[in-house]
Formats: sequence, structure tokens, C-alpha cells
Amino acid sequence: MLTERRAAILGMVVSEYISTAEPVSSRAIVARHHLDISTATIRNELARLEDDGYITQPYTSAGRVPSDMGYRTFVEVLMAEEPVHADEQRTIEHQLHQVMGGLDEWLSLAATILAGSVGNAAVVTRPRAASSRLRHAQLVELNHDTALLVAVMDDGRVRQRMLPLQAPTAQAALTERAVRLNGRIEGADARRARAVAEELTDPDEAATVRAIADLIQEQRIAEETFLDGLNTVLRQPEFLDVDRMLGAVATLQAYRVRRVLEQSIDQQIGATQVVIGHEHGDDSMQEWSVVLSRYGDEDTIGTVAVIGPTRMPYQRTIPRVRYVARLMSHLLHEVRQT
Amino acid sequence: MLTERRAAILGMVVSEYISTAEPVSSRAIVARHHLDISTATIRNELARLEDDGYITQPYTSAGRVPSDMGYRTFVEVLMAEEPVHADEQRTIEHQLHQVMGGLDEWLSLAATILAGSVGNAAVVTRPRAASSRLRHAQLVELNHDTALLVAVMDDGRVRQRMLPLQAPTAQAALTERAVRLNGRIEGADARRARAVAEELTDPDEAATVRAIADLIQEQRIAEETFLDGLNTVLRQPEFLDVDRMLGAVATLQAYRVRRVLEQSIDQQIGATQVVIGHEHGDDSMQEWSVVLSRYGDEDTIGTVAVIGPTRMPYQRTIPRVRYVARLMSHLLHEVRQT
DNA sequence: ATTAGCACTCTCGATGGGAGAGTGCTAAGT
DNA sequence: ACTTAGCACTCTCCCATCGAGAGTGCTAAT
Repeated sequence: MLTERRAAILGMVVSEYISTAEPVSSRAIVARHHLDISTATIRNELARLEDDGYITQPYTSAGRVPSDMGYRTFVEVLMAEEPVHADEQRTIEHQLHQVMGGLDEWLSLAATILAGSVGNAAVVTRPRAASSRLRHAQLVELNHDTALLVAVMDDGRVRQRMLPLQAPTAQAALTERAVRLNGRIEGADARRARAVAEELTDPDEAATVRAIADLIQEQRIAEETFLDGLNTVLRQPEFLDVDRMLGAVATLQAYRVRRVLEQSIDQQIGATQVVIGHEHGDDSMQEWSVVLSRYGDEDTIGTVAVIGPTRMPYQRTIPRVRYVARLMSHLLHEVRQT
Repeated sequence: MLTERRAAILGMVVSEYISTAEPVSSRAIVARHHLDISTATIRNELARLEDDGYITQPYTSAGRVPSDMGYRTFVEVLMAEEPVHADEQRTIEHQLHQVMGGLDEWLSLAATILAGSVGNAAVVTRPRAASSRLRHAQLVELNHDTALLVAVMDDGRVRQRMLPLQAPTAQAALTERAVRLNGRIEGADARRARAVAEELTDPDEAATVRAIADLIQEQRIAEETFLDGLNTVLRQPEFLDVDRMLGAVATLQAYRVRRVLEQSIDQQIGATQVVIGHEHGDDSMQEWSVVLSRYGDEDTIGTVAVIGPTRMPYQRTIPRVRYVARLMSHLLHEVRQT
């Protein structure tokens, strides 16, 4: 059980680690917060927190570092958001109003501003219609355990993907399956396709429909997202060795980061979502956190996100992502008016 | 004087260094090329080449490394281009024809392919009309030695820039100067403005007109260029320490790299230009080389370029840049037809 | 339950050779 | 006059060692 005192100590560990990037010692906690209890007491509590999985030690007899679960608890219950002060808001809006270039320039600038404001990388996607729908899907046998999935959208886009199969299936059966699935999801948008996937019991069929849902909401990446702050995020101490830095560049450039953003589909406008480390399904994202927020309206979806190491200033980041997303909603609305 | 033998040795040093990234020793040269002369002889020749500025030593008693001048000589007279073989051409064209997405996807893919093919970063700019013209320019006094230059284009774009002045000039004189210059360059495109700048004797006036020419041909960057191969280029051994890598990322993201590309304006279509190290005016580009080629036609200008450390496989890079540029010209032409 | 004291563990930075690679120079050979 | 063998010299790079320092866990006393 997380007693009140232990929770307080966990909060201190997390925020201290976020700001220093050094494993936090019992002494540091007492000194920083002028506590009236001894370091030994803190050490006992730290041992409990470690047993409960909130923190870990990089090696025996080093200070403590928050685990993903520690960060999650911090974000959920311990942290106090650091509001975007009026003058900061003014600065940001001023910068945005300075450029008259049109939506793309706004989006690109928003990413730059956000990245600078939170010290990590930021991504802003170009808004697009939420309502892409499936016209027709087809399955083609490639070899005994792989099929090719081809999906045609109502706007004429054609998307294809390789699809690994649990059970070997011949072309005849694939065709029959495609017909059956088409019956259920023709005209569906991504969200409804996902709902249908949940209802299916056959794992291959569920996977197929999930893949179709992915294709429906897939967007071309290079033209559709604005990434900035690569420089900033690479200066974080977690990347100060060459291999990690290369890995970071690769991850940030890779498709899968942007993939994460598609989670925002199911999000309420105005909400902010945080995905920490292993909470991404993806192995290569284990050391990254993403804070994202959808903007736009019912028919239009865009995403504002910040990406950085799990040791991220969530207190600052979350309200700033939310604020910029709201700003983008307004800008988008203004643009639509004219 | 560069004797034939010394030229041959220089060629060996450069190509060896390009492929190994290690300072080249006299022994390595003899061994690699099965020469019938001794290492001592080579050493004498190397000493001469160093005296003449073609090569340098990273430290006393290390092997030799080409200087920018060494690379320049290599590119100009020593190297044999490595042609793009038929099957390589087929692979590239096949990849390009695979996507039906339209120009932007082609450009982005071209950058990816090119980067992969030469192991460095590649930039492809979106083509734009060559014929942007000046409608009107204006000068505003900021302080005693700086003016603000505002230029309005015939397509309605407005661009501004700070302009340092050699001689302090009051607003009245600035206005008078603007009127006079407008008389000479109203309706001019970038090229003609540059020509006019050449004719002016007053340094401030020449600088002003040169700045105007820059503004005329300036493009918005983020939306207009496709960069790929960051990952690839960062794996080059010159960046295997953290600071260099950070610097490389900064340089590649920075505006000034793209600025370089604007040199291509004055280039013939089909020609390939190489800029090596200090040949960029820019200090931050000292360690970089750029190979670039213009594509499009008389009215439309786009640029294909490869950017990497000065130790770059010029033999491969130059023909590949040229080839991709030609390909883009064709694609562009096809698109225009439809 | 808290705390002082202490032994123990582990990292990190500095130090100092030693091996190895490569050169420049000298003197002899062609 | 060019070429070459031989050799002393220089400089880097790797590695092993070692001590300082930081921090913990445990024990025993409060």
C-alpha cells in the first residue's frame, strides 16, 4: 500500500530525477526538502517503494530512479501541473500571429515553439478529415503464412500491407473471408472497424480487420507531420553516448513514432494523453514517453504531441501540449471561416 | 608542380581515405596497389604533396589525409566517375514508379533513394517557378548602422530582412536610395537583380540589391525541401563522438544548408556542382561537402543534392546526383503533361 | 518506528605505461 | 639525381590499476 508519506517521497524522487537526471539519494531528498526525518528512514521507505515497483536502482548502492510505473503514478496523482502563465501564452500567440503564411507554417511553427518550451521534440500533424471510409478490402495469398491485404477507400486511396497469418489459409478461403468481412465493415471508418475487430473471435480475422482499420486511418507521413526539436531532445543527458543518440534519431525519424499519434483518434478533443515507456507496445519505444492531444473538431483530426525520454517534465509538458492543441483548434477554426 | 606520379599518388591517397576513413600511410599505398617502388619513395612524394597543400597530417607521424584542395583536384582531374549501372537505374526507376502519390511523394522518395545509394544525406527541393519578380522594395531605418529591407513580389509574397550598413544613413537618404534602386530593378527576377548588383559601385547599394535578389528567390523551407538520410550520414565515422554528432544534426537542420542549394539557380540543367569544405563561405560548413544538380526546365527550378562530410565518395555521388536530377526532370515533365 | 554508525559495493576519473603505427632523416646504392 | 634500407623518434590509443567518493543495507540502540 502506498502510504501518504511514501507517496510524498515518491513524488520527491520523481521530480528530483526529472530535473537532475541523476539517481536520487536519500540524502538529496532530505537536503532538498529540509525534512526532519533521517536519511535512514528515507532509505527504509525507498526500499519499500522499490519492492512495490515504483523505483529502481541502476546498480547496487546507487540512488533511485523512477520506473515507468513511478512516472505513471506521478502523472496520475502526485504531480501539480505547471500552468502556462499569461505572459507565456502571450509570447506564443504573438509568435503564431506573426506569420501570415497559412496553416502549414502555423503547424511547423507550433512544433518549434512547443519543442522549445518543453525541451523535447514536438510533432504536429496536419489535420485531416476524420471520415475516411472503407469501400472494399481484398486478400491475396502470398505464401502459406502470409497474405497481402489491399484496401480501397471511398476517397479513392488504395493502401496495401503484408499480413502474417496464424493458420495457413488457401486463396479460396481468403477470398471467402474477404467477402464475409467486407459484409461487416464496408463503409466503416477506422473507429467502427476497430469495434468490429473486437467482436471477432478468429484471431486471423480480428488481425485482418485491425489491419484494415490501420490502413483506413493511415496517412502519408512526410507531408503530413511537422517534427521539430530533434536538436533539443538530443541534448538530453540520456543520449550523451553515440549509440543512444543514433538510436534516438532513428526512433524519431521512424514511422512508428508517428504511428503512436494515431491513438489520438479515439481521444476527446481537449483531453491530453500520456504514454510512458513500455506502455507503448513497441520495444523500440521503451525509453520514450509521448504526451499528445487531439485538436480540430468532430470532422477534422490533428494531433499535437511532445516526444522525449521517459524522464520528462510532465508537469510542464502536459499543460503546454494541451494549450497548443487548443490554440491550433482555434486557428483552424479561424482559417475555415475565411 | 604536380608530376604525373605525384598526381597518381594523390589519387590513391584520396580514394583510400574516402573508403577507409583512416589516415593513409605510405605502406598502405604500396600494399594496396602492389607498387614496385619503396615506401620511402612514397614518403618523399607525400612530403611534397603536403608542402603543396594537397594533403595534411592530423598529427606528426600519422598517415596523410586529403585537404579540401586535395579533394578538389581529385574531383576535377583524378577521379573516374562510377557510372550508374543499368540494373541500378532500373531499381531506382522501379521504386519511383511504384508510388502513384504525386509529386511530393516522388520528391521525398527520391531523397530517400539517393541518400541510401550514396550513404549520405540527400535533399530534394520542390520545384518552383524561376520567375518570381520584384514588385517593390523599401528601406526603413532601424538604427544608425542597420536598416530593414522589405521586398514585395509580384505574386504577393512579402519578405523582410535586416541589412547592416557600411555607412550610417538617415531615413531620408534610405528612401531616396530605395526609389533609385526600384527604378533599376522593378520587375527583375533574382538573376537580373544579381546582374544589377554587379554594376553598382556603392558597396551599400550593391549589398542591398544582393539582399533583394536573395529575398526574391528565397523559399519557405520546411514545406519546400525533403531531407533524408540523417541516420545514414550520422553513421559516418567523422561523427562518432557526441559533440560532432550534435553539430552535424544542427547543421543539417539549419537553414544555411538549404541556402547552399540556392547556388543552383545559376546552374545549367544537367550540370553537377560540387562545393567542398571551406569553399562554402560559411564557417559551420567547413567540414561538409555538397554535390548538387538543378532539375526542371527554363521556367521551373528544383534541386537535388547530397550532403556529407568532405570525405565523400565523389566518384559515386556525382553521377548519382546527376542521374536522379535527370529523372526528376522527366517526372516533372510527365506530371505537367497530364 | 526511528535513527546513528559502519562495513560494503560499485562507479568514475586520473594516472601511467607499453604496444604499435608511422614518419623523417641519413647514408648508401643505382 | 633519384631511390631505398635502416633506424631513431613521436604520437596515439588501449588497458589496467587504483583510490576517492557516493550511497546503500544492516544492526543495534533509542
